[in-house]
Amino acid sequence: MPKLNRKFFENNTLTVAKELLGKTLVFNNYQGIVTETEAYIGENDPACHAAKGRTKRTEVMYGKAGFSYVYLIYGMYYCFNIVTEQQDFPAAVLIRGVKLKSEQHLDGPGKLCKHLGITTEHNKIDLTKSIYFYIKDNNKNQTHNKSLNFIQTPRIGIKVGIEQLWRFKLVKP
DNA sequence: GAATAGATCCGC
DNA sequence: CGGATCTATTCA
Repeated sequence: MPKLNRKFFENNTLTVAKELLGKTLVFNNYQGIVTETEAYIGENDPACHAAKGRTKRTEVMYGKAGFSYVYLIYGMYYCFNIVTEQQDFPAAVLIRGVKLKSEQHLDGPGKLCKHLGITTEHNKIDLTKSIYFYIKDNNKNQTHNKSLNFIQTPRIGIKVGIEQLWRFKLVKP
């Protein structure tokens, strides 16, 4: 069950978002299967935080792939993303849903972060180096998503860029 | 400085 | 459908 490396995240963001489905997120003592993701890609994506260019907040997305991007939304919820693509290209995958070992399903980015305890303290962490915060391959799903069923829909909670089907969600076979 | 919109969630 | 609650960004 190898930890996902930089190369995995340096890929095309849509590919990474799809392939993250079924992978295992490790955060401290928690382990959970990723069930839902969304892609935010580049300055031409109006829903991406980097659409307005490089700022203090978005500079993580311009950095190396495999780093965490955590921010506070609506004054009360954190959202956890993983930076993708090459250096200087701003893109990330939002983790929207995780199923824990306890069969508990954390459905929604805010809920997920609240339950696991992810905050801006965990912003800009290298997930390929951290020993407590990373993604690993599942034994069962070594060969991509061949056996995994997922649907594509518009992204949730945004007013622009809704024409793109950049949300990926696992469904029961 | 002040105003406002925002990748959410919960309860009514 | 509105309120909670705070910050990054925009506007004056």
